[in-house]
Amino acid sequence: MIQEIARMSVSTLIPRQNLHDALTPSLREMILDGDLKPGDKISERELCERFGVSRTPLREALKVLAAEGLVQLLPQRGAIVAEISEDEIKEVFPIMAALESLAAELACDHASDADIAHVEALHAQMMKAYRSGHESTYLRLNRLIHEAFFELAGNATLASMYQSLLTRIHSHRFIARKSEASWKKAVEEHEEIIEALAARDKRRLPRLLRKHVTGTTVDIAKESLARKCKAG
Amino acid sequence: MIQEIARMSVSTLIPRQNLHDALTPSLREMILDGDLKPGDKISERELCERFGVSRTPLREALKVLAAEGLVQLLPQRGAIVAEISEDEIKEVFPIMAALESLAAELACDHASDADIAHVEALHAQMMKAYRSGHESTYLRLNRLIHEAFFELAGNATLASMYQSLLTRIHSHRFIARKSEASWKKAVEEHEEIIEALAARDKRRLPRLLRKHVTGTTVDIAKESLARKCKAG
DNA sequence: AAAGAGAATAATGCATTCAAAATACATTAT
DNA sequence: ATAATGTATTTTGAATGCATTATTCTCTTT
Repeated sequence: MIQEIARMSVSTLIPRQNLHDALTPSLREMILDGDLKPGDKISERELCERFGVSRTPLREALKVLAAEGLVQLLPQRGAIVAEISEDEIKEVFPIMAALESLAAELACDHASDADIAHVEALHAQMMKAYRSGHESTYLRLNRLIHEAFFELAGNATLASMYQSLLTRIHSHRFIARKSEASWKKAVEEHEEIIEALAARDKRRLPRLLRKHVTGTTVDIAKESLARKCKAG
Repeated sequence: MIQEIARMSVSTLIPRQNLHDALTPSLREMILDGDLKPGDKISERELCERFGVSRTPLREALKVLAAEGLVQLLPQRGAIVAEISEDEIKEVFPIMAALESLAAELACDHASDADIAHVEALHAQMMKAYRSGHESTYLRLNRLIHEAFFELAGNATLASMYQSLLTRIHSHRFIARKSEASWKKAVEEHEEIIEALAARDKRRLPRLLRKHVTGTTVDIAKESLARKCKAG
């Protein structure tokens, strides 16, 4: 009876969540925030104490994160935070470019005028941040704009695949410090992109986005390499 | 000590597998083979008895399959085989087209002459199957050719993403019966595709593949719709 | 002192157990 | 007879316990 009533309106549903479902996002955030670093051994005991749960739900959460590629399960040896190699990163970049390009194309058809105006507003804010040199604000808005294309595309599967890739390479994108030159280039490309979006130019926009994403990611790979050489 | 040695070479690693890791593929196959149909409730008890394991590893396997999108976990109510809606299918198709298009482009750079010859051989076999009307053989070779592009691309991440999408829509592709006209069209497109691959035409090949995949998938969506109307 | 063997300790994998919730069933009241 | 309530059974979620495997520590030997 109560269930019947509850079924009638979503708002009356008591939000019930399993322990492992609650655990998974918490653990994911710990990794994404850097509390746990790539290669770190994940001690079941320690985390159990920290979260105040038994090993069963924790292990289930670890299984889920392993499926996402965020942790690695070594048989009989426990779990470690997954390390992503340079090679894997290099594999991911062209895929992200292809997905964003597709998102842009779909967005041309699917986005409302209001949607486009919203992205233009974000872009304006981003330009302001660029001109005044607020890098962290710039990066945040830049990320929002890229994510906006996926929302505008109206394809939840596509958006979630992008998000999943972004998670996998979390430590390597939107964080890398750009050189002045590459930053300027990226900004100029953004100008063109917004223009093409406003015109709903289905031929030009995907091309621009693909080139843009490929360009920025290549820059990142270069700088990552440079850091490595300097360190070594 | 033994572990130290094992760490030195992958080949010396004793292939030890956890129960849940062994369970996951078995369960996946049960779903893919249709032993368990979309919407079916998955009885933990029944499966435990069938595999002769306790609930713990089984539930871990279910968690993994849920992350893959193959089963759905309903809180406090157990698991069911995930049902994929028409809408979700429609979302997946353009993504597959984009991924295959990218794979084709990468393949132009990465594939050796021998690789290309191998695909050509598969294509020749497929054409033979087409001309003699062996549909199941045709479909199998068709699938192999599509998968080959991903292998030739030399991008493991891309290949696994494609595989994962393929798994999700398993019941809706490479199975759908084609009409004579759409089959003929698909075959003609394949001819062009193999030609462009042989020429390593990086501009033409991706375009052809994208059009081909989009075309066949649209056909499938149409036929699926037709079936539904007929049934309803 | 360094290397290796062996024991002690800890951690993992799985089964079992316990508690809570859902479903099925029977009983009662209208 | 039907609907509603209360009870029993089943099922799920999580904790605990046990056996096996890995790791660490110590002690011996060279």
